[in-house]
Amino acid sequence: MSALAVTQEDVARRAGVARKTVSNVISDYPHVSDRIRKRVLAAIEELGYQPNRAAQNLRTGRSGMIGLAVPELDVSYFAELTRLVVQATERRGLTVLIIQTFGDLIREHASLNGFGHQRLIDGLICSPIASSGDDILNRGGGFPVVLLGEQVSVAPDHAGIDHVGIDNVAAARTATEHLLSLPRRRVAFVGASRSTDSHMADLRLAGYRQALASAGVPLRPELVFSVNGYHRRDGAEAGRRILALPPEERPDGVFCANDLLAQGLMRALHDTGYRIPHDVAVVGFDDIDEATYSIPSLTSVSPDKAQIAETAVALLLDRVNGSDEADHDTVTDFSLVVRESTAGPRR
Amino acid sequence: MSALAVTQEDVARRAGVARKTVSNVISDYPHVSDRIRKRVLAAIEELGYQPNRAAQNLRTGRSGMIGLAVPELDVSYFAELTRLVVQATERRGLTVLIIQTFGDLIREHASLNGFGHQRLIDGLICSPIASSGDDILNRGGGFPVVLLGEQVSVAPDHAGIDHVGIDNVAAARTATEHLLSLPRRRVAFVGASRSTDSHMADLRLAGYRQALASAGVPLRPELVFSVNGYHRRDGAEAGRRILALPPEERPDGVFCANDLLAQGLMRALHDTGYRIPHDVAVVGFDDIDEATYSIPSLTSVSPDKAQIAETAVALLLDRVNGSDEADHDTVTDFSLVVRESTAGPRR
DNA sequence: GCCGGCGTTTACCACGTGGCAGAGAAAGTT
DNA sequence: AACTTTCTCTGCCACGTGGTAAACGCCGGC
Repeated sequence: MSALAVTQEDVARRAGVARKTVSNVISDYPHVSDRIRKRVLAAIEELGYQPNRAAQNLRTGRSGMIGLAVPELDVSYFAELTRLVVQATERRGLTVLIIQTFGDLIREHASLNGFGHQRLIDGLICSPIASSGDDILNRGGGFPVVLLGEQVSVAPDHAGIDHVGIDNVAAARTATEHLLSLPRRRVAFVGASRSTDSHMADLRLAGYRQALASAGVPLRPELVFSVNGYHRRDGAEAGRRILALPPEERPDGVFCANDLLAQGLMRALHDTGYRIPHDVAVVGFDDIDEATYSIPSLTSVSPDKAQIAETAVALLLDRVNGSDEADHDTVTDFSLVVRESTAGPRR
Repeated sequence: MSALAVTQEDVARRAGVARKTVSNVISDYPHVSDRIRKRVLAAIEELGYQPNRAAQNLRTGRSGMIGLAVPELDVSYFAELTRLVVQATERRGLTVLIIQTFGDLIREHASLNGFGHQRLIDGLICSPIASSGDDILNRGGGFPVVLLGEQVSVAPDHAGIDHVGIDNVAAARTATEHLLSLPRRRVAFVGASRSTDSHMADLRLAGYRQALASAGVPLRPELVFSVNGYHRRDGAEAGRRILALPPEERPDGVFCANDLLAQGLMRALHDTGYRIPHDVAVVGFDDIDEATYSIPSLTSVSPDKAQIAETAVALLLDRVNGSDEADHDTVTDFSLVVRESTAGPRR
């Protein structure tokens, strides 16, 4: 390790110049003669010099890293999004520090505060679950934040926060309307939040309600299923609750708040011999890779993840660089991808 | 941001002591009076002081971060493993920098070299794909490395590299033997490496061969399918190649090198009306969460991921702290989880 | 009452870098 | 030829921290 601790000082000695001249060459200071520049660059090459990021960070106050706080990486949607954010960030020469919050308020708070003001990151892209709008505004990090996903209701006069995401209400309405158009009449919603603080779930439930209302279908509270979480097991559990209903009260269509719930639900229904889509049509949300390959393949709302990632990174870096101080609330595109789980009429 | 740049200096002023005394309190220097310690801790609390990691890093040469280099986060196995590694590391008070290599040699090399000797990380847990043993040994980072997954053949006299993983050959043999015991006789292997440099694929193929040999079943080269990658789409493509065979030559059992291949394969076979396991029994590898919930659920080799993560972190930190200099090659446990995809005899 | 020893607190330095401005040389101007 | 301007290069400083060792004060012992 010591063998490779090449500093600007070493380079300077090798090139026969002052240490500061090496620094000047590196930072593209304009007034450096070509002769010296070449000599320094040659020495850098020969010694394999690489800047010490800790020193740069200490001197400049910038870490060259941005944080990405997501609930869980083993939820495919976040894994796919993370990949895209990392790629977008690396294209711009920065590093991403990935933080898993596990939906835990304390961890979210810690990341919003930049890990206790340790200035590990220059900015944060955050997919909040537990944090309220107030938590986010009262953050102490002092760095720019871009929120992903559901719109958190923040007062407009609080600067420093951008938002990127799709219109969850419209997307959920589209999904539900699709089920109604098959046609299905007993359309359930799986994924209301049992802990009552998931804004995402509220928005998707609102879209579901709007679609029912527009179609003149009465909302049946017994067809709105709450969940403890948004994993396959929670979907399976909801499926078992559906099966506990008297047969004539069971839904013939289900809109799930995300794809994992839908997968678990389909699995539970399948166990009892239910056929999808013949007995129950299912729509998911997120369009993870698995939705294409599952049996049956899953109709799903597909947010434009690449657009989300690209926009979030661009907005954040604009702020980090101070080139844009305005607050942005960017609504990204989505589409409904129709697959086997809603193909065909009720048998 | 400037509002929260609380330094030891600020704390010292507040507590009416020297800056160094604050440092001593923080680093638990024994000879500090209780009176002063309390005063300093109170000041730290009041001002919300948090150490500046850049400065610590610069001074100590330690970043407090370890790297975790995985091919892709949106491959569930790595996402699940990443989660466990992060949790094991955080329990020990360190931070994980997650690096996606995308199986790219250059990126792997960069991470092995600590991002150009920038000393961003104190150690690395690496799941290599493209790198050969030589690449790993010739790394310039100068920090400890723990390799995950397949055993890379490194000369034993090269210190500084630990290895953690299951016995891939034995695991593959177990999986194949299970298929043979159903009984199935035309057992295929899907996942030989087309690029010929995946050591993991070689090992799993070797286990497959051993099982066939032990059972006295001749190896049929036309039943060994190569893939370009290890995603669902590659499994689906292999499935289409299987279906291109004359019906009597098609396998009645398939061992896939990982679960994603198996999912893609099952999907492709399902498209043509094949029943799993009645027509073809399928075994995967990794036991990702999805294997439990897919239709049919997937029999899979289940490496003890928690054990892998825990062991890897423990070994790495032992080296980082200099408390253990010996080379370790830890073989972790695995089991075969039997599910629907191999339940029952050929119809 | 002076001294040695121990417990406690402090001063100084270095880690490697970028901002700032000065020093020296070359070129242009009067 | 002397002066100003421009271009190159350099030295000094600070970022916030931890290691080293010195300074300080208190106590007990002779």
